[in-house]
Amino acid sequence: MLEKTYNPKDFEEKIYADWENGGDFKPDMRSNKDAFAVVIPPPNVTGVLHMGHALDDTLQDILIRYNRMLGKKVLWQPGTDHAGIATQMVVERNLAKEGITRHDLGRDKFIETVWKWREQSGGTICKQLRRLGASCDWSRERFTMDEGLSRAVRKIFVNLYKDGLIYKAKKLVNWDSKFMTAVSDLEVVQKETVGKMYYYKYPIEGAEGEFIHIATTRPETMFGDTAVAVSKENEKLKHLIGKNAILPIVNRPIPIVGDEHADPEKGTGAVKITPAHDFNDFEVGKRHNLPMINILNEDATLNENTPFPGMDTQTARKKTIEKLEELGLMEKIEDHPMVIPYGDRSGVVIEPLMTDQWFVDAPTLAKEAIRVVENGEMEFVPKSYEKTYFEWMRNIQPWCISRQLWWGHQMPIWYGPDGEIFCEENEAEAQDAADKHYGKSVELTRETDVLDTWFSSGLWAFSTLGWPDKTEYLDTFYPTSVLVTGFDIIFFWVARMMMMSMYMMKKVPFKKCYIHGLVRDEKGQKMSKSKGNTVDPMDTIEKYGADALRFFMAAMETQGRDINMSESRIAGYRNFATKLWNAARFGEMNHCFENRTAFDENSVKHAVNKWIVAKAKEASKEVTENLNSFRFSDAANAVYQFVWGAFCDWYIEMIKPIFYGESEPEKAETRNTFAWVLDRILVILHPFMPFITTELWNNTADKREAKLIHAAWPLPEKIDTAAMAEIDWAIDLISAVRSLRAEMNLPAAAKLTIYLKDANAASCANLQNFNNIISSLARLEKLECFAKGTEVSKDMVQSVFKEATILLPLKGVVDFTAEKERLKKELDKLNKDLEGYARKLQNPGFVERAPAAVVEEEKRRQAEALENKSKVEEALARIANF
RNA sequence: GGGUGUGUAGCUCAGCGGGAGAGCACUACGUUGACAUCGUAGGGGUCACAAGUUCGAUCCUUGUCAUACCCACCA
Repeated sequence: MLEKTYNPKDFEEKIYADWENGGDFKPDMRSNKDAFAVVIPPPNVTGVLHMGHALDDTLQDILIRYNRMLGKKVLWQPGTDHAGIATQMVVERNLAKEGITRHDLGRDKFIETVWKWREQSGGTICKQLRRLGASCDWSRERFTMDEGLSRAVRKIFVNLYKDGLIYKAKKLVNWDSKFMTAVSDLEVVQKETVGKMYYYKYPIEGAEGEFIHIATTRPETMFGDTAVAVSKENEKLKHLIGKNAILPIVNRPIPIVGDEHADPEKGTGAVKITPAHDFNDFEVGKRHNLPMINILNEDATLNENTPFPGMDTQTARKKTIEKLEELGLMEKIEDHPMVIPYGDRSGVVIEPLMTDQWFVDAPTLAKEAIRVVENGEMEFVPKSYEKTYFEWMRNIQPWCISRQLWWGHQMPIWYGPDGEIFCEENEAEAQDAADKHYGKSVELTRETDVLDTWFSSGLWAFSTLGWPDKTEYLDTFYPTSVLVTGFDIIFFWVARMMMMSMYMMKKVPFKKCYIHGLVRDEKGQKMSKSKGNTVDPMDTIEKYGADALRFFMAAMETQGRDINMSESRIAGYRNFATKLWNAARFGEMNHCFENRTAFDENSVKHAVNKWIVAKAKEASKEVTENLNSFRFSDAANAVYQFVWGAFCDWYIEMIKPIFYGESEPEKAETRNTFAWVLDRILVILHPFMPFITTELWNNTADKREAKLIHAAWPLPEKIDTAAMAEIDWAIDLISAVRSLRAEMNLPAAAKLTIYLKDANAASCANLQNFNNIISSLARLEKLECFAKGTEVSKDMVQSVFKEATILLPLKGVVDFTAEKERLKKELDKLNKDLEGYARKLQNPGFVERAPAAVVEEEKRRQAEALENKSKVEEALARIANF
C-alpha cells in the first residue's frame, strides 16, 4: 500500500542503499551491446557538493541511467582529486589552530597528516553524490594520489621528458607569494582596480639638467631596472637612444635602448625596463641582452638588491616615492584604472618572478588535440564551444607544471652530484641510470617540486581505467563516451585531457564533450560564499527530495545557458512527483496492479486505452530523441507534459466512468492498460527521478521480475495515430463546452444539454461512442447530434466547433447581452484572421513562390474562417432583437 | 583591444522562416470517491530598436542600444 502522501525522505536513502548493495551500478560486462562510459569530473577531495555539482552530476546520471536501460555496458567512473593547493591550504589551516606550521612538521610528517585528514573527512562529497542519486560504480572509486594513478603520472612524465616535451627552464613565472610557489597562467585572475600612475624622471648621464621622463604603476621595481626603452620612431626622444640614464637612489647607470615596446602615444613615451619582474620587459631584455636583476624574495618582500631589504612592496613603494621626492625627481601621481593579477586560491597579488621551473611543451601537444576536434573525432555540444577551445589551443603557452608545494605528485626527477638530471619512474631506475652515467655509484637527490594538480587530472580518462596496465576496463571503456562539465574548466581540464590523452593513448579521451553553464542564484547573480547567496543542495534535497532537485536541473538545462535557481520551480517539480504518486494511488485503489498479466496491446479495444497507449509511445519517442541529442529540458518536459497533461488530466478522468461503471471486461482492460502506462512512465521518467519511480515500481505489482534500474528502455515502436485523433476530438469538445459554460457564467454544478448541429458522420459517431466520457467530463445530462432540419430555438447559445456548431439550450435564462458580446468578440477575431489570409492569398508573390502545402493550408484556414463567420453571423442575427 | 552569449507575458525562461508557448504569479469559479503539493476557465506580449534579404522575419544579415561572460593587455 502506498502512503497517502509522497514523502521522499521515507525511501530515497533506502533505495540508494539497495542499488549500491545490489551491485546495480556495475557494468554488465556480458552485455553484447555497446559500452557507454563517463568519467566524473573529480571533485576536490576537500569539496562539498554545491549546485554546480548537482547540475553536472544530475546530467551525467541521466545519461548513465538512460544508457543502462538501453542494455549497454555502462560505467560511470567516480573519484576525487587531490587538489594540491586547496587541500594543502585546508590542512595547514587546521594545523594553524594548534599553532603548528607545516615546517614544524617537516615534509614527510605533513603529507602523513594530509592523508590522515583525507581518511577522516575526505569523503563528504561522495556521500552527498549518493544522496543525489548518482549511480557511479563506487567499487571503482579512484583518487588522483592513489598508487595506480601516481604510477600513471610518473610514467607519462618520464615519457614526456624523454621525448623532450617536458623541460626545465629559468623563466619569468607567475609567483604566488602566499603559497610560495609558481602557478600557471590559468590560476591567475585579473581584477580591475583603480591604482596610481607615478610620473618621475631619471637624469641623463653626462648631461647636466637633462632628464628622461618615466611613468610607472610600480615605482618600487625601479631597483630592478636595467634599461629605459624609447621607440626608434619617437621624434622627441630618439636622440637619447645610446645614452645612459642614471637610476636614482642607487645611482646605477642604465642604457637607453630603442625598442618598439615603447609606444610613443602611451605614458611619457619612455618605459623603464625591469626584465626580471615584468613579462613584456622580459622580452625587451632578451632582445637587448640586458642583465636581469631580481629584487624580490619568495615572500614578495624586497631583497638585498634594493635599498629596502625585507620590506613589503607597498611600504617600499612609499619609501621609493619619498626618496624620489627628496631628490626632486617626482613629477606627479595620477589615478589610473588598471588590472592587477591575483592568485585564484590565495587571493594575493601575483608577482612575475625569475625562477627555475618545469614546463610542458603545450604548443606541441596541442597540435593533435586541435586536429581531432577539427576532424570531428571529439565533438563539443553545443558546438560553439569549439571556437573557444581552438582559440585557446592555438595560442597556448608552455604550461608551468612545477609547484613548490608539499602535497601532490613529487616529480620523478633525480639530480646527480653535478646537477645532471635523471628522469625515471622510480628511484631504483634513476640510480641505475646515474650509476651507469658516472661509471660509479653516486648519491642522488630528488627534485622537491610537485606537479600541478591538473597534470594528474589530465590523465583521468585512462588512469582511472587502469592504464598503464592493459585492463579489460581500459579496452572496453576507452575512449569514453561523453564528458559532461562546465565551460569554466574547458581550459583547466578538458584541454589538458585532450593533450595528455592524444599524446599517450593516440585516441580521444571522450567522443563528445557536453558543456553546460553555471548555476546562479534566483536573481541571476553568481553564487559565492562571500556574497552569501549560495544554496546548499543538501538543504534542497532535505526539503523537496532529490528527485525534485534533479528534475529541476534537467528541465532547466537548455544548451548554452546558465541556470537560475528557483525554489518555486523546485517546489513545482516536487508537486509533479506528488501528482504522479497520487495517480499511482488511484491505480492502486482501482486494483490495477493486482494479478497483473502481460499486456497485449492488440487486445485493447476501448478508444481511451488505445489513446493513452499511443500517447505514451509518442512521449517515449520524444524523450528518447531528446536524450540522444542532449536536449535535457525538452526530454524532461516531454515526460512532464505526458504525465500531468495527458495521463493525469485526461486519461484518469476519462476512465473514471469505466471504473465506476458496470462493464467488467472494460474494467479489466483498463486496469491492465493503466498498469502498462504507469510502468512506461516509470521507465522513461527513471533517469530524471530515479527514487520515486523505483519506489512506485516496487509497489505497483505483486512481483517484479526486474529492478527498474535495469528495465528495458522502449525501442522505436508503431504509434496508432488514428486512435489518438478520436480522443483528441472528444477532448476538444469537452474543452469547448467547458469554455462556453464559463463564459455564460453557468454554475459549475449545473447539468447541461448539448446538441451538435451540422456535424458530419465521423463527428456524430465520435459523439455517440464517447458520449459517456464527454458527458461525464463536461457535466452534461444530454448530448446528441441535432437532427437536420430541426429548428434552432432562440434560447440556444451557439458556438462554432470545427465543422459543426454547439447548441446549448438555456430555457429562458440566456443572458442575451452577454451572448451578443461573446459572439461579437468571436466575430472580431474571425474578421481579423480573414484579413490576414486575404492579404496573403492576394499577394501573387506568396501564391507563386510559397510551397504549395503552405498555400493550401492558408486557403483551408480561410475557408474554415469564412464558414465560421457565417455561423456566428447567423447566430447573431437570430438574437438581434433581444 | 579581441571574442562569445543573451534581450520573447509581471517574474524565470522554452521556441523559431509560414497560425506567439511553459512554469510561477494574477483573476473568477470549484461540482467529481488519486491529488488543495489540486481542478476548471480566463486576463496578459509591436518577440529590445532600426535597416536589409524574402512572397513572408520573433527567427536570417548588418547596424544601434542594453546586459552577461571569456581571453589578452595598457609602462
